[in-house]
Amino acid sequence: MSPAENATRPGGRTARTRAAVLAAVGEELAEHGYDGLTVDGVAARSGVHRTTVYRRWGTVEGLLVDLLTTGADDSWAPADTGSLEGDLVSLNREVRTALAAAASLTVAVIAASFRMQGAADALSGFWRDRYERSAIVVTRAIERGEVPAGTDAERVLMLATAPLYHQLVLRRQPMSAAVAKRYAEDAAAAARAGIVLQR
Amino acid sequence: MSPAENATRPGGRTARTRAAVLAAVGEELAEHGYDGLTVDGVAARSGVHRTTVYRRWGTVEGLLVDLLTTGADDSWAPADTGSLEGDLVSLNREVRTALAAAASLTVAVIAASFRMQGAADALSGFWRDRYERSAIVVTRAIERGEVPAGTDAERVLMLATAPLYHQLVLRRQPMSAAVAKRYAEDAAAAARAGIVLQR
DNA sequence: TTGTTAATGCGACTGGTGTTGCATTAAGAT
DNA sequence: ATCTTAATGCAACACCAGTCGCATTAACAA
Repeated sequence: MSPAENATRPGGRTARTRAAVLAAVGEELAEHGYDGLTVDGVAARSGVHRTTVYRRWGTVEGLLVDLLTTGADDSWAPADTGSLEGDLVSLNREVRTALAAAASLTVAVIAASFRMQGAADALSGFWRDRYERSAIVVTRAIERGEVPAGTDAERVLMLATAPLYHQLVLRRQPMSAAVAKRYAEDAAAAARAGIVLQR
Repeated sequence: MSPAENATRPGGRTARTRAAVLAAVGEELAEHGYDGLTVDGVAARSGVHRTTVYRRWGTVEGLLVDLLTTGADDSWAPADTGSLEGDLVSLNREVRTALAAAASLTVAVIAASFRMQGAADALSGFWRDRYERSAIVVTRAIERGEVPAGTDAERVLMLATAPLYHQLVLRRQPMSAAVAKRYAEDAAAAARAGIVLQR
């Protein structure tokens, strides 16, 4: 980022309060979970005044959105293991780790997205970016001749990852790493069998 | 149900109140969506006093849970079309219809489940029941020799339906009936190819 | 019909979230 | 060093959601 950013006065104090507040959000989230996350709690822990938090972030959801966009890793890319199956297994391992954590930031933002449009948009953008970047694992598999040309990347990724979201986030049931891996293997096998073709 | 139910005094007034309130919930939900659903709004529309609603249902989530469990169809069973693919396509059509509706009760309960344990439990139970009943479509396919013995019913159902939940509920992106159908076809094809075996 | 009491109606109250006007502090320019 | 003003601190306030005690209504039993 450029040192000027785009804020009107991004100097030391503003940056400090912002850092203190966002850090407090992470700590409160880990300690009390999403349900126990309140603006007052964050303000008290950060040492910043209630009013300041309300003025700059508005709501709990605003805090989460800021944390999500700030924490987004611009350099993220799916692992390149040399095979589609390996890549998908690696991807599912990452997704499972993010979702199965006791106080998952991802799950917290998902919960927030049902209440606040801003959180929904941030999450939607996050996923769009991730799935676009992930499409390369299918492209590489096509180039290697591992799967047929015309294999639908989006559908392959969906078959691999969607069960994790459904079971861990919506159904709230545990899923072992082995089962998560198996969904990745299923998606890879289906792609290799020429089942997941575009039309 | 037996006429006695299990309430202490289930007579005319109680039943009327309950019916009026639950009807109001449905109407408010259709009119204002989940975000605009408030206890006061429901009470005003139903003509029942605020306090009564609070006493009997506690919160908005309690109202939704009651509506969900009341509306649950005990006789539900997956369609028997004669083929695994047909059965899964039919299933996905049902799921998509339930999720894509403008003011979907299912989506409302999902949203509520992130706030209230009772809603989460009700939803969890609802899904467990549905997936257990749905497993028969794989059993039938095995009996017909359409798919190998040892095909994992749960995984087949997950591959077919999870993408719908992920895209429609979490990513909040539209999904055409054609795409929903394709995921059902993918799952059926993968099962036929012997990819989705238990281990 | 009469009596009992669960269920409901009613109003006042509490607690917590979010807002507003003004004073104070400190970042950045000169 | 001094000035300007954005950012923050502070206290008082408004506003809902949710609760509580008590009065009233009506379901069920006798």
